[in-house]
Amino acid sequence: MPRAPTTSDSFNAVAEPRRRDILNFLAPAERPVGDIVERLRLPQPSVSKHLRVLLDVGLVEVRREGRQAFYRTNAEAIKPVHEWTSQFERYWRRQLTRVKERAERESDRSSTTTTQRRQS
Amino acid sequence: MPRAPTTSDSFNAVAEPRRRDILNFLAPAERPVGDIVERLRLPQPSVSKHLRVLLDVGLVEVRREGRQAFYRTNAEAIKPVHEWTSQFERYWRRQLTRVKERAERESDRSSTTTTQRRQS
DNA sequence: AGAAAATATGCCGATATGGGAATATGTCAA
DNA sequence: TTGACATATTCCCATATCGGCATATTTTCT
Repeated sequence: MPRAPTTSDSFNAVAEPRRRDILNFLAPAERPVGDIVERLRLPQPSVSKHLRVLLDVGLVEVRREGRQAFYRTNAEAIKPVHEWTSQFERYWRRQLTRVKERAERESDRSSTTTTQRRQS
Repeated sequence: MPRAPTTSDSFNAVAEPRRRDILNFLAPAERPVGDIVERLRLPQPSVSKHLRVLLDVGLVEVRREGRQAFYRTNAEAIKPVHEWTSQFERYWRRQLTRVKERAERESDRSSTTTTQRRQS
């Protein structure tokens, strides 16, 4: 079996850096496709394809008006990813304090050693 | 060009659900491969392959002891994903309050209507 | 009607994937 | 040394990917 389709969930859709760029750009306000093309300097078909993927997983929504399509990011769809990563917050916090403590212990020890050296 | 390799960054590595399961399992404490196999009910080669990917992107670390390999998740490597998603927190918060406000306005209106109906 | 503008879709090729099964590698113990 | 145990690697296959390019679709304007 190949890798899961990019349209299977937010995790897969968001793995592509260009798609993250698009979501960032569309977060503050809706934009027509042309604006994305101009801003990200990507070929228009490429942008349309990425938007299709994002649309399929619900990461963006469209509002069509005349010949333009205004896309906006649906932040809600990013929540699952955020929540999954949040589980690990406590762990990297703990790891950081451990590292910090160790560093402090070591600097204590080395200053003690230095002191001892100075003393001897 | 095909999709970026799963080993290119945490975003890609974490797109695979089994790998997320492994990271969850290994977060509280290090475990030998056999424990993962038993817990997740996956074929051993499959687990080893997933661990290889996770190792390549720094999402896990190993400690070898005899014929066993103890893996633990390196929560730090999940931080980039967490931070990227955090940017959107304000947006889904805003969207939620908007939805809430609209719901309140609508329930106000309907209760008023009801009241009016009762009155008339 | 016909052309231009904005966006979407189709086809191609190169490539990496994850699963399955078999096998390799490394380590301990009798 | 030989065998059992724990883990890693290899090979094969079916499939979805992204990029590039060409083209289709829809809408608006003259």
